[in-house]
Amino acid sequence: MNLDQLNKKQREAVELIGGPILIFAGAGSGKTRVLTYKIAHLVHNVGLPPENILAVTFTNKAADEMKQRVQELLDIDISSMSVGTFHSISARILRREIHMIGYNNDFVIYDQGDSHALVKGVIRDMELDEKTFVPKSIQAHISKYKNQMISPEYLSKTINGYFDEKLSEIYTIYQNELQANDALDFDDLLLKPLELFSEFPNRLEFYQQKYRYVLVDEYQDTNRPQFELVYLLSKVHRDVCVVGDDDQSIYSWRGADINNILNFSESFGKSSIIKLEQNYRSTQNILDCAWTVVSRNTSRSEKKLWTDNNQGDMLAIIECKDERDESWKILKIIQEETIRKEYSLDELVILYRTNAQSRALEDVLRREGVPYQIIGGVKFYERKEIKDVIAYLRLIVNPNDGISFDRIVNFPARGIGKTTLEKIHKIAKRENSSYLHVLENIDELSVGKKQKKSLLDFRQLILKYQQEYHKQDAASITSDILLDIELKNYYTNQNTQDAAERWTNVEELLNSITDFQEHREDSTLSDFLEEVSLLTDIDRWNESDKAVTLMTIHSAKGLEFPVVIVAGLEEGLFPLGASSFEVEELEEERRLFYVALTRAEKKVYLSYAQARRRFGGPPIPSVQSRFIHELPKSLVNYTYRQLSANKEYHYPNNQASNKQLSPKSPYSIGTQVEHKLFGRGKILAIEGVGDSAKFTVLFSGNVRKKLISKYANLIQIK
DNA sequence: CTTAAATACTTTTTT
DNA sequence: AGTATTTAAG
Repeated sequence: MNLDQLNKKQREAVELIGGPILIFAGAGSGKTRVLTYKIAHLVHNVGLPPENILAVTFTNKAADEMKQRVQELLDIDISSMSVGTFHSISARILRREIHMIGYNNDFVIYDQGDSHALVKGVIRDMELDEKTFVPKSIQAHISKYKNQMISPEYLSKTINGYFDEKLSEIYTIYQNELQANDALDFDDLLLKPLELFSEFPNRLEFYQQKYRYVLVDEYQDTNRPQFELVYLLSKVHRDVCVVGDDDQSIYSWRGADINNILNFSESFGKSSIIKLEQNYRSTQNILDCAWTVVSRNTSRSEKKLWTDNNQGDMLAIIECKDERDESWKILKIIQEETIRKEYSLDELVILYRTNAQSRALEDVLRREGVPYQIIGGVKFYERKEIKDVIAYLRLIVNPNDGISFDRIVNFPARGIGKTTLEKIHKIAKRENSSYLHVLENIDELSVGKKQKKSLLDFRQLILKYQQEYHKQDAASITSDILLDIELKNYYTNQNTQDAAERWTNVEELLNSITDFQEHREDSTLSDFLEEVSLLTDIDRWNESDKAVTLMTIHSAKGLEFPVVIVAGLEEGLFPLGASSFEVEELEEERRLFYVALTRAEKKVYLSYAQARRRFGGPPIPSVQSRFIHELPKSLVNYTYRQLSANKEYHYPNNQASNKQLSPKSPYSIGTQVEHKLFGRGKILAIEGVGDSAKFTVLFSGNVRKKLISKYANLIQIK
């Protein structure tokens, strides 16, 4: 295999085998390349079978890409190799093994929302004051304990005062409920394998032998359970290679411990350390700026990236009046970079600290017809209508899933209200059975005649599919259910734009199920449900779409773009809130800024507003972020575009520029179209691009509809 | 029990 | 401003 494409250090990192290896890989130093070559080297030159390699990445998308790149380097099939996130690898292990520790192998995965609902239910059952025991905050506490591997039993021994006592009680019950529901939350996904390994050492041995070589990417962002997993799996053979950069550690709020990387040698014993410090991504200026800022941090291992790339442009600072003005100026930059200069839309990214910032930007981009893609915020699979349908599927696969039961027992409305539901809960608790099971002895339930019938029908419906779902494929089951519950009618009868959109989303879900089936042979309904729970927005991101990307800096980790625009560089927003007061938190914000800058290959724009609205209130004056002041003055252009804000506000709705920006689409704002159902209309707005683009169309009779390009089948009228 | 209207709450960041 | 949750009316 040809290793000529690597520099000396990279090559060393690839060829070094034996014993623990820590690779400090600075931003843009080619760590993905090193990892892929190392895996290929292990298979091709060392002769290690692919099924004996475990590679852990930060996102599913990164996993897919890595697997694909390795495959391109080799001529043998590597599909048996385990590549994935900690969560997906763990889920895969547990699907086979979790019955050993008292769960059903068909367990469901509860996302944040589900687990929130469960916590809330527990607090209600205990009749605690929801002002003192705020479900969200309790949930955060529990998650934190889990990340620190503090069990309910252990916590109950260390309590101190009323709040702690109740908190510990909630935690205990929450955990019991999860088990009763055959459900795991995200944290459990990491903890349960550890539990399994400690109770059944032979299972650990099995995986230690299976995963002969362990590689971990983004190691600086691993938490305690993740560390334990890596440690246990590689304890015997000690063939483990981790890659990371302490300067890019940005997940401590999720329990990630920067000491995992800083103390690697102490934990894993005698190990080799390699530093990759040549950057291939950014210009000298960007690198110098990034380094100047991050080197203010005290807790970091000293290193400095260098590059052969040229000096490049200075960083540009954009001063704006408020967030609206900011959006217009950013739009202006986008148009300059795409129309006059050499960049295409997909080479630009707008980064921000909080998802909420996307709204103002989105408004302007949509109005001006600039194709864009937003990553994050309300995710597709977290939409109400999607979760509702998925709850049906979940309950069919796992009848013990109480959260899903509660969600759909009265959706669409069947006449089952709060009181009826409470009765079911009570009996389930008394008999220690699932909600669905309670319906078997319906006579014990003192409910009205109408309720009784609905409940029996509901039970019958779920039962029917429980028997069916092994025989049929996921897509046809789903569409059958939709017919059975008459969901389409439910939405169309509402006759609102909102409901119509919800139905299109449901159709899109059906589509993605079909997609999933086609891509994965022999996949079951439960496989799909697992995929859905672990999928993130970034995994759905199509980077080749000709559109500007908008996302948080956290989501941008590991990505690169020729032009990066960072919005909202104001004290209190970035660095966010009170982070400015605690040294450790401020340092994490600074690392986040470092990550933002080092995403850029050629150009960086930094914008801030002099006033910003929060929660739709009045604009509140704000000041430039300290991070701007921390940049070296000589490398920054402060005077860039000091245009009067007023002029920028009245940006003409220029159709010529729309055309240029999205040459592929025959549709632009103002296009006359015809729809087979709604008749003639005119496009008012376009969101997104390609098949998934959404058109807002004004039809005759002042009827406004929001349609997805793929399904709308609009005909252009000349 | 259902629907509509009123009110409360949201903004860290995500697997 | 937008969404979720609670309350009041039917």
